[in-house]
Amino acid sequence: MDTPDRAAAQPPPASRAEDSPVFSFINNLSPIEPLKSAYNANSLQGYQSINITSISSIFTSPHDNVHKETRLAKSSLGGISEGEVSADGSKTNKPAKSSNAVRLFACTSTVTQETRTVTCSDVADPPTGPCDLAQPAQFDNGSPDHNTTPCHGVRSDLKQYKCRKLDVVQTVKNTVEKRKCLFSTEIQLLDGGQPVNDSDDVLGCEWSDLISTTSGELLAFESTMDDHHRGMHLAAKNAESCGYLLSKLTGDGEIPDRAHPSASGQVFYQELVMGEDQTENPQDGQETISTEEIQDNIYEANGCIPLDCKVESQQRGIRRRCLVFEAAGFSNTVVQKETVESLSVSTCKGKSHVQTQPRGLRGIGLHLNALALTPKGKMASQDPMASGLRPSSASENDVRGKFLSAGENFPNSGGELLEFPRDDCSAGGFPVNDHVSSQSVSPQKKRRKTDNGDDGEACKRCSCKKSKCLKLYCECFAAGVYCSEPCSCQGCLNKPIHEEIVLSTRKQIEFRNPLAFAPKVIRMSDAGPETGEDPNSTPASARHKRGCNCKKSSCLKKYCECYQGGVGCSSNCRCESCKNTFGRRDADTELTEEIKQEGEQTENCGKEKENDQQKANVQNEDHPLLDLVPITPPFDLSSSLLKLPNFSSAKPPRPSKARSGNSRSSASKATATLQSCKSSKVAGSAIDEEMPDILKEADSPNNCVKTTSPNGKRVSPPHNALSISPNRKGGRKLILKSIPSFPSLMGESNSGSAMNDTDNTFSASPLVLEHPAEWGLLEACLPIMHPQWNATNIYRTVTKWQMIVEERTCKGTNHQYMSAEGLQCVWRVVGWGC
DNA sequence: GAGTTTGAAACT
DNA sequence: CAGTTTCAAACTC
Repeated sequence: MDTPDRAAAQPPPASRAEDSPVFSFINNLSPIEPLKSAYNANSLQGYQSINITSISSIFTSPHDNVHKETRLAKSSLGGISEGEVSADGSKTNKPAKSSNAVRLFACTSTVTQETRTVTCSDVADPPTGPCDLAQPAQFDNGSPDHNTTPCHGVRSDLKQYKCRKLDVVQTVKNTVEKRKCLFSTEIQLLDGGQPVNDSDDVLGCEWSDLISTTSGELLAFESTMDDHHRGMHLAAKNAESCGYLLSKLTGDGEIPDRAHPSASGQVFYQELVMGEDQTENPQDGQETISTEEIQDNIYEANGCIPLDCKVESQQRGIRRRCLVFEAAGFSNTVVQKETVESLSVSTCKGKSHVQTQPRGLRGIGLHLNALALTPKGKMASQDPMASGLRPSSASENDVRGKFLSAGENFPNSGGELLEFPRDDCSAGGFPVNDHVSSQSVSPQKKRRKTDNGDDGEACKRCSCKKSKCLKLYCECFAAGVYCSEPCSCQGCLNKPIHEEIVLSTRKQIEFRNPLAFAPKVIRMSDAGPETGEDPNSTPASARHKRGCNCKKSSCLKKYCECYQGGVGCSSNCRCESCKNTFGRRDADTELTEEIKQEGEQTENCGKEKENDQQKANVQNEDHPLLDLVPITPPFDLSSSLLKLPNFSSAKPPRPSKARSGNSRSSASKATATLQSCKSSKVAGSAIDEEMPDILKEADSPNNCVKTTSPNGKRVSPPHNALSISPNRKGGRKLILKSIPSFPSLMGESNSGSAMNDTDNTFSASPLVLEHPAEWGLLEACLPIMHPQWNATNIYRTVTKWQMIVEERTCKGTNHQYMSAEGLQCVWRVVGWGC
């Protein structure tokens, strides 16, 4: 069962969490480092090279997915459910570690924060363990504190963070502890041992142990699967199973409110699965029906359904629709199952494990390019993270408002919360509609609904006629979802039946433009006060990543992507007569120019004036996403341990428009250094394109890239494996470090070959996160080790996971991002502090 | 609901 | 890579 790849059998560990490799890693983690990858930009083959998370595995045929899911369900989920069902609470029947592993996994990613105050000590009895029980219940209630974190624990309340690091830190600690608790609980379960933990013990729990155990379990679990699919399974488990498993784990008996026997849910689930197997087509009536039912239930039960439930259901819907999910092995079945059960439960009782699920999902935060976000109500305000404001629309207030409010506390919400607003439905997360409500409605009507905001849940679907829904013109395709009934498209190939075509096309598009499927707008957090932005305007950190090119709409209509996304225009925009109510570009122009000039002049990145920095900061915040370029190439586990050379960033290269060609050279190198030179806004805007150059630059640390004027129309694919950090801040050097492979977590020395850096203060050994769930740990640890850092968003693109880390500095908020393809993660500094 | 406008995406 | 065309959403009537 053990995976050779990973040292499942790692040494356990240190007695204290702080001693664990994770902590060590994090502690040493420097804001960045790229990995080099063997990724060959030129060919799609590069993708193919991905091991664990190889695309192939990710994008499996529907059949495969179904099969996998089925297997998963049977093996792990099914086992769990059975155990629960049969045992009324006694989990003694619980099978296999696999199931446990799954749970661990889920737990790992699912941990919530404040809401769970339960102590592990209570967990003596796994079956009835208080911890388990506690979670669901707490989640449900949506207590004010209900800051649940998404599964991954992604993130935390930015505001808190912003306002009070200490608080945040504590929160995080709590989270960590909770996680520990979960881990320990799980471990015990696995071992069959008595739960040892008490709250105190929890603290004493070693991360290493937890991690290793978890890993081991996971591995074991995985072993049952094809290696090829492990990664995705894990992901699937994490995301989809998280809630479900967790709930199961908690046990039916545990939650009195659960009128719905898990058994029924299970049955239902199984039925669904069966159906899925048969139909395979997500759009099939079965699914639709179930979805509808769910929705109906939700609405009907509306009164008694906790806020969270709604939100969750929405999210689930979103997930379901996401191709990535499906590709990733999240089959509709799974989702549906989850959804169904959750919903059913929720319907009956407001409280339930249901809530747990969503969190997990949230944490994973698949990103859909939501296109639907309407400015109404000023989306900017919608950014929970940033402003905490709610959408103005009434309908949305109902759902979204809650969602958002809840989201504020969700750490990871970053990703999803941020993105959800954009999509009314598909991306947005008001999934339900997808298959349901919209059926009878014409696309236009649907669209109208969305627009009106009356129907927050309205689904907006495409009406493509010539593109076959295989181009970015197609909103569905762009959002990473299959077209469905609500769509009025013609000749549509964006359907599960044509999965291969779809995936292939997506690959091509992504190859051409790595950010094609990335969120168009990211709202990191509000930087307002610090940056001095108008509080009413879009946070600088939330801007359209590429910028619009509006001429006649004055950026006041949805034609404008910025406006549509509820964000202000930035220097990246080339719009004319910008009147974007969320923030005008004109205001930035001057600053931008200055910065640009400075950036050009600056060769010495290390030196900076405060002014420059401030400017840079502003700029950085403006385009956080620009930095989100998938850089990391897929790695093999075996190859995952790259030795990272030191980076020093003597000179920060300025990003220039990238041309894809050169980047390859760097691919061979394991590490790269980035430096940041002052970047002009232009540079920032061009980041996407610049990436290749940057990557190129990466090879030569000392080179500063000169930024060219941004055209910014198209983004060149990163041919390099390396990620680069654009320099947004003048002066400071940016160093990219590859994150070490997980083995280090297992007890290997973190010596991190990589980091000998002179410049760096870091010397973290590479940390490889094999699964997003592990990111939860990272997320949890980050704030503790680096209180100034916050993981704000985790989402998955077609080919990789990305996590955005926010760093608070006295001067503002900087954003870093980590991307991972499979095993490798890269930190990248996207912003600078003072 | 049909037709127009718009700007991103795609193409050359 | 700049310019042009295509496309579908957004918008208007």
